Amino acid sequence: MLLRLRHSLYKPDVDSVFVGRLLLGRIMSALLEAHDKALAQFGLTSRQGIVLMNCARGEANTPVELAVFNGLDVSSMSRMLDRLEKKGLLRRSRTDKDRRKVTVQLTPKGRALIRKAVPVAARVAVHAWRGVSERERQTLRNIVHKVLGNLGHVSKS
Amino acid sequence: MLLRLRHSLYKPDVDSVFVGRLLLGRIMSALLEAHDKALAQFGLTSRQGIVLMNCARGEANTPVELAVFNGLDVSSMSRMLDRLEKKGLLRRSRTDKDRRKVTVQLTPKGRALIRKAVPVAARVAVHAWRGVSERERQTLRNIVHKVLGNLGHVSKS
DNA sequence: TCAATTTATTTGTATTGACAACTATTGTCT
DNA sequence: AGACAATAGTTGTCAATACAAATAAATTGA
Repeated sequence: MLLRLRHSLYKPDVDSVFVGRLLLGRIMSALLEAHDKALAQFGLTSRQGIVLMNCARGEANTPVELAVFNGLDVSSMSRMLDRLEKKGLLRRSRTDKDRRKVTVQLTPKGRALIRKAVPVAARVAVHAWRGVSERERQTLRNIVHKVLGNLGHVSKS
Repeated sequence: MLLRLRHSLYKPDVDSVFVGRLLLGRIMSALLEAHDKALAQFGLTSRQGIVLMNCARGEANTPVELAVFNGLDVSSMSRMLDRLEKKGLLRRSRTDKDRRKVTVQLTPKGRALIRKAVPVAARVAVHAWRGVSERERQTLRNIVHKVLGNLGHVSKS
C-alpha cells in the first residue's frame, strides 16, 4: 500500500479507489517528467515529441486524427499545433479535396529533430518500464479496458 | 492491444512502452472527466474535491503537506488554494509557532459542501473500478512501484 | 435546389500544472 | 551574535488541457 490514510471517513474499499487514482497520477507525472527532462536538450516537451512522432510515422495527419489518437480534445490539439508550427517544426495547409480539413506536415527541421529525439525518448521509456513483465503489462491493459468500459468509453479493439 | 501502430519505425518492445503511456493517459483523463461531471453540481472540479477532502480528513493542512500528499508542486497547490479560498470554502492563516507556515482550514461552507460531494465522488470511483479484482489492483500497485523506482522516485513504503 | 445538419477547425475563457525567482522565517554553526 | 543554509510560501511565466461558442465547408433530405 503506497499511501496510508489515517482518519477514514469512508469505507476501506472506497479509499482504495481514491488511492488508485493517486497512484495513476503519480506514475503519469513521473513518466512525463522523465521524458520532459530527456527531451529538453531538443527544446521539446514529451507531449510535443509524441505529436511530432505521430506525424513522422503517418499515424495521423489532421488535427482531429491527432486528437483522437492521443485521446485529447481537438481544441487542445489545435493549440499544440500552434506551438509546434511557431517553432517551425510543422506546417498546416488546407486540403483541396475537402477544404474543411487541415493537413499537418513536418518541415525538414521537424523531421530532423524527431529523428534525433525519438531514440532518446525510447531509451527513457524502456528504462522506466524495466522489470515490468509481459504478464503485468497485460494485466494493466485489462484494467484500463475495464475502467474505460465502466465509464462508457469505447476502446478500439 | 488497445492501439495498433501501423508504420513502426522502431522495435515492437519500444512501441509497447509508448502505448503504455497512452493507456495511462486515457484512463487518467477518463477518471478525471467522470469525477468532474459528477461534482459539477457542487461547483467543484475533481481536483478541488480531493483537496477539500484532504483537509476535511486531516490528511494535510498546510500547502506543502497538501502538495506532497497529492504529488504536486507547492506552487500549483498555492494556486489551487487561491481558487478554493476565493470560493469561500477554506481559510488560510499564518501559524503562531512557526510564522513561515500557513494553516489551511475549511470554512463551515466548505465542510458542508464536501460532506455532500464525497459520497457522490465515491460512487463514481467505485463504479469506475468495478470488475477490477483485488489481484489486478495489487498488480497495478506493483507496476507503479517498479516504474517509480526505475525513475528514481522513492515511494513511501 | 436549398435548408438543415454534420464535420473540421479555431478561438475565448478557465483550470491545472511545472519551474524559476523572490520574500520571509527558522535553524545551524562558528 | 551574526553569517549562512534550510524551510515555507507566493508570484511570474508558460505549457497543456477542457468546454463552449463561432466559422466555414460538405453532406443530406425534402
